[in-house]
Amino acid sequence: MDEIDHKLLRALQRNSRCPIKSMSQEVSLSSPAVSARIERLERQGIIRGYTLDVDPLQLGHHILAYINLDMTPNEKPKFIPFIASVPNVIECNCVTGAYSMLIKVSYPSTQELDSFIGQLQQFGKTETQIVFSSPVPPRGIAL
Amino acid sequence: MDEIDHKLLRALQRNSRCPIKSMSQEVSLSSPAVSARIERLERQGIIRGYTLDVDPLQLGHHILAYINLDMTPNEKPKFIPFIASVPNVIECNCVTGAYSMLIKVSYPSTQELDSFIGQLQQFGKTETQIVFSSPVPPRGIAL
DNA sequence: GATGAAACAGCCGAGCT
DNA sequence: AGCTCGGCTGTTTCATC
Repeated sequence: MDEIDHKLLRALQRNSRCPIKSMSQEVSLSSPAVSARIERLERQGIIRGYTLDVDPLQLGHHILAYINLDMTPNEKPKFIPFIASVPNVIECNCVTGAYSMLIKVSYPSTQELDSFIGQLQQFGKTETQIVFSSPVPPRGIAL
Repeated sequence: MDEIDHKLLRALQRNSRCPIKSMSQEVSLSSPAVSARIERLERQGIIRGYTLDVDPLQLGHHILAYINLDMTPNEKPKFIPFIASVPNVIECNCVTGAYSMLIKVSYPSTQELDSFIGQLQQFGKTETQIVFSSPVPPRGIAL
């Protein structure tokens, strides 16, 4: 992990479809050298995957929300498979504080969101925060 | 936006470096046809970009946290440029509920996180939730 | 949207430092 | 050992139907 690897990660973070050749001239190396570095980063698990940034609104997902869930620890074995199976769940984190879980979801409308929260309440108390706007839209970690 | 577009989006969401040719045989279309569809999705803004999924831990970012911030509306003009300029901020959302902002950050250690929260407190009261684990790791929206 | 040709990028070898 | 340079294969793109 030297400065060149960092540059390659930054380039791929900006545009993961970026051709190897254009990266190679950015870092003043040959294409095979860059190719080998990227394969190494993939093997090491530093690069976990190449993904897509889509506009949820244009796909009919108008509601983005965070749901806090307070749950007793022995509910967890039932909860985890359930939450992982819901496609609208974007993230689910165990967190410190008054609530045990913080869940990020996206739904077409508040109606579907409400129905999901109804299902969640069998596991514990919930508190929902609906997103109005995102001054800093989701982005990658600092490299 | 027909079923074929959805398949292409799903393929790119799994692996955005996926070659056009392999997608074209998945949807039983020619390469130029797939290429044209993807260009259209980019122009329409449905595809916002191609990005990278990296492992924060392997890059030394051990602490992931959500910070709730309670702020009076007239602080906002000062707050937005500040928050956007902090590279460790992964997301910043205006939300409903007791707190006005929900901020996601990643830091090497709790020390740097604490220092950031110190800066935040000039804008209002904060409440921090540190992430222990992610039963559902961040993923794209359902397509 | 499909086909065929041309340009281009990515991959694998050999030779070099 | 790792990098660079070569040729070869496969992919993307453009013009045409």
